[in-house]
Amino acid sequence: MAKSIKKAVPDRKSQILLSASRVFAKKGYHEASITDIIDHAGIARGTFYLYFKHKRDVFDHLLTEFLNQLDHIIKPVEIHDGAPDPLQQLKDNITNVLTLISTQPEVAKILLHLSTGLDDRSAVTASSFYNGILEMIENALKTGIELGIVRKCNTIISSVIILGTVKEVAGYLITHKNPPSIQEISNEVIQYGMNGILLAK
Amino acid sequence: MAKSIKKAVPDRKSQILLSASRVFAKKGYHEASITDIIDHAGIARGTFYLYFKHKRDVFDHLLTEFLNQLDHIIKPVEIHDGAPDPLQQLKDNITNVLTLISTQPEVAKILLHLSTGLDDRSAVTASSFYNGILEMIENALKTGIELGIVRKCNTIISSVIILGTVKEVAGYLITHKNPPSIQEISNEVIQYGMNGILLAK
Amino acid sequence: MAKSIKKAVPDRKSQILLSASRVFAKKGYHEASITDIIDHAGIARGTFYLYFKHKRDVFDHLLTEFLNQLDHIIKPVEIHDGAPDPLQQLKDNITNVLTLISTQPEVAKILLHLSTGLDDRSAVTASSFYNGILEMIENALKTGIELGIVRKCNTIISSVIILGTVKEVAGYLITHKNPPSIQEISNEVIQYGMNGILLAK
Amino acid sequence: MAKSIKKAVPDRKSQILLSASRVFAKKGYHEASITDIIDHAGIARGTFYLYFKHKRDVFDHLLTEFLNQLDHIIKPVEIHDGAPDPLQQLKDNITNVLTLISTQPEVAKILLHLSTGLDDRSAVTASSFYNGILEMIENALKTGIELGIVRKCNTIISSVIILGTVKEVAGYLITHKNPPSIQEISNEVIQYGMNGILLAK
DNA sequence: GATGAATGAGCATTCATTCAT
DNA sequence: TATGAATGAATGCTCATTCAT
Repeated sequence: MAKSIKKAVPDRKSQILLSASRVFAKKGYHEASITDIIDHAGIARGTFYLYFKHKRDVFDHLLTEFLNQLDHIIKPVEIHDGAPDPLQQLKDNITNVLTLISTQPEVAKILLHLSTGLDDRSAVTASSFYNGILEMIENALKTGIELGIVRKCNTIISSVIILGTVKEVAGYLITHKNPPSIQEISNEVIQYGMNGILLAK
Repeated sequence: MAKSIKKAVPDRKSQILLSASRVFAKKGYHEASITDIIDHAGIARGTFYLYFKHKRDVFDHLLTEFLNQLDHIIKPVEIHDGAPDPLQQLKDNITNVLTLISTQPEVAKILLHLSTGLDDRSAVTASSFYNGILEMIENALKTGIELGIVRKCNTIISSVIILGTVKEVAGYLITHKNPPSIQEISNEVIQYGMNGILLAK
Repeated sequence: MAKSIKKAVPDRKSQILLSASRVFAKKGYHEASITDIIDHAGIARGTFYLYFKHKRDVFDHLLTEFLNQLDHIIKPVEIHDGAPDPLQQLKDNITNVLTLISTQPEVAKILLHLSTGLDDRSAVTASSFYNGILEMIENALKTGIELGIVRKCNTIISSVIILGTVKEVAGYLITHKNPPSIQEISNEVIQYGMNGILLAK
Repeated sequence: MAKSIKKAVPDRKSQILLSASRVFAKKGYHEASITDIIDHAGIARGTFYLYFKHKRDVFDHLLTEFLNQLDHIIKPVEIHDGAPDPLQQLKDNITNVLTLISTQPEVAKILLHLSTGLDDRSAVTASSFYNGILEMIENALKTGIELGIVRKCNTIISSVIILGTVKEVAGYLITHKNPPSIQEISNEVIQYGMNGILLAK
């Protein structure tokens, strides 16, 4: 079983990406300097540029990689015969997303901090990602309404509410020392989605 | 009644603050340069530093001013005898917040884009504001539960959900060209809070 | 009569241009650093960029300004009735060019060092200048042949010879400590043009 | 008789020199990067430094090698009894130089582009070469004057003129697509040297 | 107060050179 | 020999901040 272990990080590129995610998560894109990143990675200045063309390049790498993972993990709710309980599918999505996020809190932080609506290339990337999610949610809601499992509602606003719910809950999960368990959080989100919180008049 | 209106903007300081809010909202804090701000305000470089010590200074000004307004507008739900319907108080809060936000979309954008969790003075300011809000919501939930008007729930997570709901909905309101009316949005948020969206058993 | 004199240099821009010409003449474009220039000018780094957009910018400024001066000083030989002796016109041109060059030896050096034929913006600028000169000379030669005052010859090659003659003589003038007088040089060039140097068999 | 030809290029060192000459001729010394050269040569980065100490090293190699060739090819005009016609010797020199130049246009370009007068080691090398040539020409002129085959003239300036003539004509030869033949050029240069071009008295 | 020329610390990026394999 | 990943000094340029007028 040889001289394997060596480092937790497999190669230089990953090493830089890891360091960059830490630094970006701590200081934000603009306040993070190349010096910060290479110091954290313990490499020379030139080495950084051996693997990435620009500062922006690492950032985009980090972002798109994470967005791709999210994309793969989020499954549109299926309703055909024999499909699992839609509620469970929903809950699975939430759990999976929160799990992925808690695995890579730094990159998640970067994504959540991205200012949608700014004149900024990365912001646009994130924005279009969120729009895609919104669309997916809205479609699910529409289908749900047709099938009678979702109450009639303004599907746009409701999608926004759901997105906000998950984003904030995710942010809470990664910025707090001892957050509730992902199970607990998912349950609560689902509960909220099923019953709201108000016990009605 | 004095020398009256003169300008839409009362004084230099406000003039700069206004310009800064526009510029920050468009480009974000880091991408916005002093040059951008003074060009927009039509003043000289030195004049800017006559009214603000740093670039950060204007930003903080903008932020705390807005946070104060929000603080004043958000009223803890009162439940004593003769108090208005709690549901209505809740709805009023939401409506008022959204209205304030839509009145000052630029500063609102700045606040919403603030990256909670960064090593950043303004971020900390915003963070503590949000924490205050969270606390307020949590207390309301607890009281509500005692009074039997709120379903038993994890009050922390639920507070986070509610905060996320309002933040995302606010973000949607100020970044879209033809958003739904504030009434409509508030209603939907309340509906969601009362019934959730899922009809499931 | 007042605090006039102050500096030999009228304004900042000229001051920078002067320093730049010295530095470029000494080290060449690439070896000259912004630091060299601002040190020579005794100004701060930022000040340089207040007056010029790029390093290249100063260089181009220097070059085109000088080329313009040359352009104005070189007069096509006129042959109509009542025009001065063509030979004298020719001599005047040479004298004027050499005089201008000796007045601004640094910029002249820059121009003469420019590598015509390189993939380089400034080189192209200089190249097209020289081509213009070549054309002018060739036209003069053709007219001269028609009028019988120039011996039949390959006008292209002869133009190149004349250009080379003046360039080399100019280079000699500015790189030597105690060069012959401009008068002497011009005379010799004219003599060479009239009789060559060989006394033929 | 051995393993013979193999490649057009005999060994690694020549291979690098060839590539370097191409690259330097196209981009100039400073704009040419080691990367350009090794890419062109199809070798690894480290290999380059196996054969040359510095970037400058290749350049100097190229330069001195070419200067040596020129040195060997240019023969001082001999005037002793039984020596060939001096005019023919002169013409042979010019023809030979132009031929050598047209054989190795890249290196020739490099030499011609060298900025005599710069704080630059190669420039100094070239400069001293040109000075040697100038001296040789001047001596020839002096002897010629003594022998009555050269008109009395300022031998320094005339040498400079002759050098400029050949340099410019050489530059023309290698930078133009369809230049006149070397014969034609040589003839014209000689004609110019014998008669000038002006017919006037 | 108001101005805008001047400042210089700070940053991203390049590239010749080295060296372990 | 040959390789190419790694290095880090050097450079051009930006921009928040100052200050003499």
